[in-house]
Amino acid sequence: MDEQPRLMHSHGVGMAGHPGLAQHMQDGTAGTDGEGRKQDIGDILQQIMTITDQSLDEAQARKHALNCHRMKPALFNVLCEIKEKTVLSIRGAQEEEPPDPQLMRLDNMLLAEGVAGPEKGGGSAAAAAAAAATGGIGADNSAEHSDYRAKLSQIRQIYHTELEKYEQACNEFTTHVMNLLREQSRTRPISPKEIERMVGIIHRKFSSIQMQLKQSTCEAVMILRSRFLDARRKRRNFNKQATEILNEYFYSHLSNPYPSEEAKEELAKKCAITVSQVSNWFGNKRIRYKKNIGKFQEEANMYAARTAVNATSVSAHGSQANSPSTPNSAGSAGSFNMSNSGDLFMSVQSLNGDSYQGGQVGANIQSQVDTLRHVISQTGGYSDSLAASQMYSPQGINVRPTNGGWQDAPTPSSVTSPTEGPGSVHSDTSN
DNA sequence: GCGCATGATTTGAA
DNA sequence: TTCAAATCATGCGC
Repeated sequence: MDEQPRLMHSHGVGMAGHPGLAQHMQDGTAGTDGEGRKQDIGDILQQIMTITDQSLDEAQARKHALNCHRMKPALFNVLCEIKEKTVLSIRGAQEEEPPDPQLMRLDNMLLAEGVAGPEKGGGSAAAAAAAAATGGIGADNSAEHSDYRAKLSQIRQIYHTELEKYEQACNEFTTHVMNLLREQSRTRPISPKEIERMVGIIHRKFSSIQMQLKQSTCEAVMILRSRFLDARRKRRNFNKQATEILNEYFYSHLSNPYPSEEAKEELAKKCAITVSQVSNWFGNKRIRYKKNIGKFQEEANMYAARTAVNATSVSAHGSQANSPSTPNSAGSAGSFNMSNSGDLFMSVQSLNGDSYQGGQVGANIQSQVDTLRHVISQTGGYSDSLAASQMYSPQGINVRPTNGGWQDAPTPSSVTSPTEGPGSVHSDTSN
């Protein structure tokens, strides 16, 4: 403690280095010698250094005495200048920190996911992107999209609420610290720049908390997204109507169950599924039918009978076997019913023992044979000999040589290729 | 829980 | 790109 006065000199913090102090001392100590001034400063410093050893009352009294000391303002200014210089030189380099790359990544991701940034359209773009990444977007996916959006919006809301809380807390804390420092700056040397630095430190601390918030938000989005994608991957059975529509098409085009793109689209629309789901369905159906025809025989007969009945009723109304209930097969339904009629008739009789129905179907089918022959001769799609000779053939003809595997399989109900009517959308012959 | 049905995915060929 | 074939994974009835 005895060195304090020497310290001031040795650091060159004398009156010459500090005009304020010099001025003050010149003004306030006119007529006193240098020794007296030194003694004053030494006393003050001594009191400051020992203030922590005193009781509260003593310290308060001492503090008051110090505050009222004639040398106090001068000493205060000197200490402020010293502190400012020291702290600036130490912290100067730290203040020009580059932006945290991790924080930037998090910000970018939150922006891309629609959590941060403008709310308009946020999330739907991400949902669409996620959907696009996994294939087509079907009608049944819209519910999942809205679900995804809802959950994303929830995350967004939580994120913004927490962010606001953090900002509010940060502001409150900053204000509090600033007030405290300003208050304390009356009794100890705290420069405005030091307060600024303190504010910066507080902001950095809160930024790190914000980064944690951003990180957990990102994680939540990633989990949601993975769940969303998993949910899309999840298998869900098609509804009964969709399956019936697909089966109807399949069995009415059994000789060549390869729907064209247009047919797939139409089927997809009718079944409220995606085109790729239609493709999947037909792929699975073909392979499974082929593998186990016996198992599917009954189903095949049922659908063929149904189609035949539909076509019959249509033909009874004077239509040219252009059933609207049969997907994508203007003309093909009628022709296919005809082509399958032999097997169909026998199967229905043998399986159900329903002679009335069977007979009815058989009779109707027979009537269609003539109608169809007429249609065939008019369209010229198939030769008479083909239509006549193979109409009841159990083996049928291979109309899809490029996919020869299909007709090679024992397809008891597939007899012939359906006749393409004008405006037909399926591509049996093109395949 | 088990077995079957079935939609989705992957792989390889054309 | 489309398809067949194999496989995976889930739904569903028992």
